[in-house]
Amino acid sequence: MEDLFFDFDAQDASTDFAFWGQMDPSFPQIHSQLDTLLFDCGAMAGQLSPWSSYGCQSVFPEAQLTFTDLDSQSPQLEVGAEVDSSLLDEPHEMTQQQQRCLATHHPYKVQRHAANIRERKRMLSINSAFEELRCHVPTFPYEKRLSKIDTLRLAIAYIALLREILLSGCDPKSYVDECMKNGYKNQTNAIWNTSDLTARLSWIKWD
DNA sequence: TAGGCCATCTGGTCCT
DNA sequence: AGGACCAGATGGCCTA
Repeated sequence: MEDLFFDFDAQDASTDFAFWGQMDPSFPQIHSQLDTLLFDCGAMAGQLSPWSSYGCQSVFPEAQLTFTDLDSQSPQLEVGAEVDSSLLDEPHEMTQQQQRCLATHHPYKVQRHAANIRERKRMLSINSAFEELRCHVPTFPYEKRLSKIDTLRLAIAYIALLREILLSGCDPKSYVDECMKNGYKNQTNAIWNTSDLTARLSWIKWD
């Protein structure tokens, strides 16, 4: 029974089989950029970007604005409307006049902006989950980064195939070989047809 | 240049 | 009431 299991995570670095989380050289940079963008409030001391919480100069160098600059910027913005609510927790970062302006004149906008930040954080957590999922679905070494929808569809097909292998009781490698030769019997997913999947699995060095 | 993908903003709805 | 979740709108970036 034990030999029914094949652990993709156990593939060593020498394998041609690759997972995106392991092969995408830009991922750590992107991730750290996002971290910086969302959480490095210290970088915004006295300055605000049009996207408020985006205080990272390296990403939006042109977007560094003073508080009062916001008044004359994007038509969507009114003064104080895009101020990171976290700043309200740090009175030393803003003048009392600025705080009053926020709290008194635009309570809705402050609330709305706080909601925007929460939403961005929520989307970030979803995206990090997608990155994690990308690490666990089979991809070709030369394949470009999977989109979210493709990641989901491939994961579904992958799970279905693994389930079939388990239920079949066959040796995983021979099962995949059989699928390559004769096509996968359970074509449950028309979009990620599982011959794509088995082709990916065939990249695994089994021995 | 069109289409795909993505991040962000936004308002609505649901839940605690 | 406030936060989480969701879906629509929008605009930017990239690629064929």
